[in-house]
Amino acid sequence: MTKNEIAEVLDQIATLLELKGENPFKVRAYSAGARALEAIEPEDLARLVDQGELQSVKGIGEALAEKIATLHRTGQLEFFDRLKASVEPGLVEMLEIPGLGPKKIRALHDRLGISDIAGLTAACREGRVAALTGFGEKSQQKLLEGIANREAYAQRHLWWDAAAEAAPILHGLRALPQVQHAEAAGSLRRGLETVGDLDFIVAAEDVAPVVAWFCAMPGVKEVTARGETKASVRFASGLQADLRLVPEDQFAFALHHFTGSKAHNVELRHRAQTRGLSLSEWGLEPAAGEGTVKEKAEATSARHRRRIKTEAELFAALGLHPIPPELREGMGEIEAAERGELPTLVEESDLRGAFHNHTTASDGRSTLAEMTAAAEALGWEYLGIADHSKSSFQANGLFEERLAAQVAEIAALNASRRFRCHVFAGVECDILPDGRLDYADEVLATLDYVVVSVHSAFAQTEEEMTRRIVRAIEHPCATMLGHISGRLLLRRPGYAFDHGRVIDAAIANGVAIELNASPLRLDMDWRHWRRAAERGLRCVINPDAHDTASLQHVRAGILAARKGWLTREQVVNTRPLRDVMAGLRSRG
DNA sequence: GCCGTTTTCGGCCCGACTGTTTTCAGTCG
Repeated sequence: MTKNEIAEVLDQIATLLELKGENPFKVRAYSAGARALEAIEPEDLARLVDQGELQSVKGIGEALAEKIATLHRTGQLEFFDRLKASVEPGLVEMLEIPGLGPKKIRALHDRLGISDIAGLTAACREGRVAALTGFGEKSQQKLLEGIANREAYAQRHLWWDAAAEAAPILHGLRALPQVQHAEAAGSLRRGLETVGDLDFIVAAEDVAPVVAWFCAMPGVKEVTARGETKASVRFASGLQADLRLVPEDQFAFALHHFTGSKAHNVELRHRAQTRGLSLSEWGLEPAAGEGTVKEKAEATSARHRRRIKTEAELFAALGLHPIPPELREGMGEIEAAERGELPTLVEESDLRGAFHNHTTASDGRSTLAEMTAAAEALGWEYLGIADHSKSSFQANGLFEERLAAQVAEIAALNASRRFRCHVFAGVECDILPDGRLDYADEVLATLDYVVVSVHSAFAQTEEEMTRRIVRAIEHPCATMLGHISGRLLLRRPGYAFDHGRVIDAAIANGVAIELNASPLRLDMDWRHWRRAAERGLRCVINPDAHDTASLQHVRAGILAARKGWLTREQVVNTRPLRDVMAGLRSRG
């Protein structure tokens, strides 16, 4: 096992011990051990294990050293397996309900025999939870709300997760000899932040083998429909996937139709109608007129079908420039396509770096060198490190001395020329509840840039929160605003604040706003970007990476930026290193 | 379970908020 896989096991052990009511300091020791493990260089792990020197790492003692060594060598740990078997899985799931922690879950389990969410729901409905000491009417109500939200949210999936499930399916479909074309459609293709189900459009001559393959994919839990033109399956994750089979000459129409959005399709059909045409998932045909010359209509239809092989040709037949899937939300894209005013959208290959990334110095899971190597492997010219500031205790935020040490470490790394990728020294500085920043000005002045973010006091009024963020933006050291709303997709809405006033302040002060590309955030929301950028707001697409793998989250950020009509010019981190170096200091 | 110019036992990172209490426990970031 790799060090981060082992760290994951240690974290799971901590969660399970917590649920069992173990000594909280023992629990913390496992979590701390996981963090300590992540902070070492991967090549050092093998050496430390082989030479029996794991205990030289602070936070790893005799017991953890043995477990880590076992996991590293065998990938197995009997202690972990036994522990896992001894805790009902429903209890772990209950941790996802807001307001429920290990203590309360234990109380519910020990005193009411509740071992999963279904049992909890029943107990709440019967009023048994409110009767428990430590709980009350209000808690009971909140639990029911939390469960209901969870169920409502569970019907959708993060784009990132859906994309990960879709990729091998699409790959598999395309590899089938019967398949002429295959494409994923729906909100996944439009790059929406959450996805309801997966849609695959396939053109094939011989459909039976395709359907058979689709229904027999690994991970399929249930086949809910199986026919000649359509099949539906459900995976263990709850995600549903639909397969639609069409003849090759209908492929472009079906792909467009099932990509949507509904609003876009309605508008486009309307446009077709005004031109005497009828657009559907089957084709583009002359509108059914007064029963005149049916043959002529059919001939025209056949001609259209022959001619239209791609979506671009479909748009052209309606007098439009091609509209990228991300823009098809019925938000003015058809008018823009008519006038030839669609933007040239930013692309993943335009990115040359990113600024909001963490390391093991705070709550990241990869070291500075690992992160830099990963950025370089992505072809980036620069990587910004912005670990948490001191007020984020929970995230191991950096006090001034540790921040200074990190600045020095980054300077040394750059000077060593070990990587071509340049590292910028920044910080993700907490915006304190009154809008002050978490470090003194002279500390902030030692950095290349400062990301300012809200991590506390989410319950402030809209006015308080707006004033707080604006004050932070007006600070002369602020370079960019992190995850503007604090939302977590499918988990919790953002805090209340006035987007307009914050955007105005950012423009006025030359501060960029982040498009946090974490698939769980995608914040600021794409719906705000078009107008804000037109007014001069600059965007930074930041992965908020806590390990090397999540640097790739910029992919989700690029999609969100494209949905926000952003061009390369409007995104700061498409600029080359030289420009960025000059720009960071002068705010722009 | 880890750690030690508090050193082999007895501590172990903070502070706000909420809902439960009648002085605090649990959760969250």
